[in-house]
Amino acid sequence: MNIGEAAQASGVSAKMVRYYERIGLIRAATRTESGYRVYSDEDVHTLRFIRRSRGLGFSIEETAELLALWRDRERASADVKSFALKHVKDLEAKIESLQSMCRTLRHLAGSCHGDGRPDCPILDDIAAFGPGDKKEAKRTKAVSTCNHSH
Amino acid sequence: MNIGEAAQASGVSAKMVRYYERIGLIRAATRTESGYRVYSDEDVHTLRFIRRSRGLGFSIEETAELLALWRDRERASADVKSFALKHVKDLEAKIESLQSMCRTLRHLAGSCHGDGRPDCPILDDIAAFGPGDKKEAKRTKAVSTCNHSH
DNA sequence: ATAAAGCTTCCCACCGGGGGAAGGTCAAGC
DNA sequence: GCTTGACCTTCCCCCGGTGGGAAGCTTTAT
Repeated sequence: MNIGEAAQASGVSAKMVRYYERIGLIRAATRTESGYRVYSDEDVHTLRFIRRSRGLGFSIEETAELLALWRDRERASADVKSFALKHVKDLEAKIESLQSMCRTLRHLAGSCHGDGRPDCPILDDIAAFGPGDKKEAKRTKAVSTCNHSH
Repeated sequence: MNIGEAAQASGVSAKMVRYYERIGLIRAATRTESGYRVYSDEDVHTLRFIRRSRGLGFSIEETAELLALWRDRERASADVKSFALKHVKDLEAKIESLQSMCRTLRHLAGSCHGDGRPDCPILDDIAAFGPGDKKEAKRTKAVSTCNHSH
């Protein structure tokens, strides 16, 4: 099977298959005499594994670890489980971060008239000195330093 | 004010300030005779605006649009509001995508013993034939359907 | 005067890819 | 046979954002 077929069968683009080979995520494919890469069903299976892993949000490096676990018939399922749960925690952290942005924006949008007038609490807030700005003190200092002779 | 001070005052690294100038997000700073960039309080304010916008998940391009809206005293607040709400929708889509991954992984982890035995439904699922396989594409739809149906 | 800190530009790296050029190979149709 | 088009190869550049660092100049402090 050529790379195009393997790509279609696995759902991974040919470009990415070459990339995965180049970075060592998959082993170098055997070649025909003319240099074409040749793939087996097992290779396709691996590519599909990678695609699924990526689809679950695992990084390439994490995917490599998952692949190693997958190939290791001696691994303890506890290892896999803890690996998965660690990733769940990472995902939850990202989700919470995005939700925080979302909450803020929804709140701001809620307090914006949304009419033809230019008055806008959204921009006012973004432009405001936030209370979470640790640099506030230093800023004020820098400002006064800058305003006067420096 | 030099770039280092402006960076500290705005919370944007000096590196990023130069980058923002280079890509045209901020206008080129005036220079001293020796070539040092010089920033005013207004510049710092702009940098802080950018930092806040980025912190709310707006891309640099979106941030440029927000900056334009901010500077346009004639804009309608409705424009800002719809812009913000569009971004909220983008964020929600990302959140939903991550939550889908999370649900799947939690479900898989829940069905994994997590003991010393190698048997692991997590890896089994990732290795399963899913969508992307064209030949034998009628296997465990049950598992992924379970993820989907929540 | 000298050393340190800060500034400048320039290049490289990261992740996960996409686009495309230049050139070789294969299979089908005439 | 020969042409054509699809496919393959390597190679390089691009993206978003950010960090690191080298080489060299300027400013400041001692």
